[in-house]
Amino acid sequence: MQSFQVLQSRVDKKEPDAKIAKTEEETSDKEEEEKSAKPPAGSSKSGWKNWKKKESDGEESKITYCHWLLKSEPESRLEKGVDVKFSVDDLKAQPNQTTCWDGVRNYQARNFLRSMKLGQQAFFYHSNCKEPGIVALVKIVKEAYPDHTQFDQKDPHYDSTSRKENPKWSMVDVQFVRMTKRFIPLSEIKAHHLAHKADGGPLKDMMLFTRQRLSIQPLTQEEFDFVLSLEEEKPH
DNA sequence: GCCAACGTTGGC
DNA sequence: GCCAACGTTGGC
Repeated sequence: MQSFQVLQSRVDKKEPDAKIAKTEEETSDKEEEEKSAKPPAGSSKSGWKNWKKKESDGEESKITYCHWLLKSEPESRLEKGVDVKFSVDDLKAQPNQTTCWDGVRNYQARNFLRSMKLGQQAFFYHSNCKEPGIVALVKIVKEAYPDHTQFDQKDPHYDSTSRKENPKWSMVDVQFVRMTKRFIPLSEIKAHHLAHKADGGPLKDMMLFTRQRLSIQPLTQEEFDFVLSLEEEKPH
């Protein structure tokens, strides 16, 4: 693990989340399950509520997602002196085309990471770059375990408040599956999202737009299928 | 490089 | 617990 470490601190894989974060943090120890399954009662402002709401109304807290979107920055950018670039080509160059998805420092994103199951598929998304969009499919090959970079002082995502006995941050391992048949640009997905907001189509609530800054996002089956179907179409 | 969106922090 | 100031994400 250590070995590909530096290479892979992709930028995107980290972001601290807001309210939720705080609430969860405070809840601290045995909340593991709960965090991923449901928001704490008091977490009013940020994502959880909305997230849950739109998914279903009855048992929203039980929703289980099967597909994901993972953001990664394909262009060089220094963070605390470390280049956080990690493109799909970098992924393909890893041993077994597999990497650990370290550096996530946002509670909501972390909770999604923790709910990922072996074999589930995710879109590999290039963010903060010239052409943002989906470039590949990857799959989860190891479920959540402690992110060692939180204990590494030299890592840009070092967290001095996390203890080894009770690590705050988790990561999963993901493996390259295939490139999408064509690059699916954000602009195109967004155009569908806007159209679907008007006509009730499958992308109307897509988190890429409703939770803009979240680096690890779940997709409903309908969202995943629709986006994947775009690879068969002519680019606009 | 700009800046909108939105998360984080800290004073009170 | 509110909110102003600040920091970060990430599209454009």
